[in-house]
Amino acid sequence: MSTSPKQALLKEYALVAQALAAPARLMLLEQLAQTEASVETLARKTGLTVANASQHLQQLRRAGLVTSRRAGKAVIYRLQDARAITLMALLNEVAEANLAQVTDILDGLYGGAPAPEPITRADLAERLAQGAVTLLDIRPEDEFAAGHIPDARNTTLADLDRLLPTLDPKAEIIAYCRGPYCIYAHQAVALLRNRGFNARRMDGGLPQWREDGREVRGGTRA
Amino acid sequence: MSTSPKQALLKEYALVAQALAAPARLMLLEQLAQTEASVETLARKTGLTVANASQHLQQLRRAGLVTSRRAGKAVIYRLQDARAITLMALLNEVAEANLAQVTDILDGLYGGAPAPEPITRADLAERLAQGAVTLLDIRPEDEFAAGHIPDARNTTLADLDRLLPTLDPKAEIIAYCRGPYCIYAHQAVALLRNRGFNARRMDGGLPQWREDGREVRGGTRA
DNA sequence: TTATCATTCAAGTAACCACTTGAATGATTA
DNA sequence: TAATCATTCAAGTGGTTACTTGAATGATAA
Repeated sequence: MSTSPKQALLKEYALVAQALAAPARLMLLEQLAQTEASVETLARKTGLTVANASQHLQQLRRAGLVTSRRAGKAVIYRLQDARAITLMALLNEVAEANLAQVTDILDGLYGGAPAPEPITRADLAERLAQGAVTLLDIRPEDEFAAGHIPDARNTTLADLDRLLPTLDPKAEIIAYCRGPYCIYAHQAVALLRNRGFNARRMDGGLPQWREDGREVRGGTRA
Repeated sequence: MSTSPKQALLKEYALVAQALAAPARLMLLEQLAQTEASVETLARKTGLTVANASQHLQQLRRAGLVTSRRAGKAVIYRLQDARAITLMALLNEVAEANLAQVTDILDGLYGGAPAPEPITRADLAERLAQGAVTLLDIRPEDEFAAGHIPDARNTTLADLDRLLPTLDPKAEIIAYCRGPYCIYAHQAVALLRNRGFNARRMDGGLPQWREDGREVRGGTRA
């Protein structure tokens, strides 16, 4: 060991950052922020091969961000440190604030118009208490089942069209999804606005809502 | 462009994380968190070659974390996004909480004894208001001059021995330095405790103190 | 205008990383 | 005990990254 303690420490801190420095691992973390899951499930949801997902998950474990346990024949991974959610949200903030490419891509989701300002979670909570808002959870059914904001209606993007006739055209519609990296809510809002609805996105996603300490319904999160 | 918007976004977020994923860049950010500086100054302080430092700084700029301006013949780099400081502190927290190697290294600084708990910045501020504490700033003189906590005395590790006779043996001594990656304060506390003083470290460093919105004396930070 | 000098660029090398493929592991369950 | 099967390991490949060296840039200052 010829390295100084300072260098050794920096290398460890860099290791944590490195865990967040690959799109594949960010996808995995985003999934794990919804709910714990087996390697196979995670691989299917992220589109990675099982072996590749396994390797990335091990890297996340080495960085202290996730843990795993065995359940039957499967190995279940889950977030080990809630700060991972905060870190991801911060990365998103920095990127949105400073990288022109990011705003370009986001605007692109709205057909070139600037992305509308999201509603803060605090404001949404207040509106919900008043019953003055329609809330849509734009995630796959299983993630909704694993936990969602009370009073949210679940729909996927593909099914959203079918839902439109049942929506009150006067009420404001708020959409949310997996978190700051997820574009489902953006796409849903774009579609709804095209159809003349008054729609906005919630800032962050379910993991951030949970992280705030707000009420979550359904699912289990031991 | 054959990539989906989702993938493109993830790549951008990963770019920000990647900026934090190399020890050399963490050193540069730590320096920049003290005060803006020229490429040459940063290279000297971090021990990198000028060309190498320049390349790393450009990478940090691409990630939106720093900006630069020209001043005379020199190019001055500075933090662009204060969230960089938060990100670094979070990386440190995650690493300390989850990586055994990190606690090992930190304990090593105290000769194997577990590292003493630091005092929170809020507690320190209270103590300072009561005048019930001696505060040491363990950083090079120029960084002290660029900004420090009011009532702090500046000393380097090498000069600390000479300072000992002037310290009140009954007062509690608090040491701080550049931030969570800096080991000067650890080393100072270890030395002081060895000499029988009642010494602790402040949690975080000057950048975190400043980030709290607390008073900083000296220097200029436009 | 010209000389100076901090910074940046460009090219090269060694080390590292992501992903694939196919085999090995090892706990479960029949 | 033996068969099953999700996960992990190991080896290989292409692409990327960190760092070095030496030259080019371009704004300043004489």
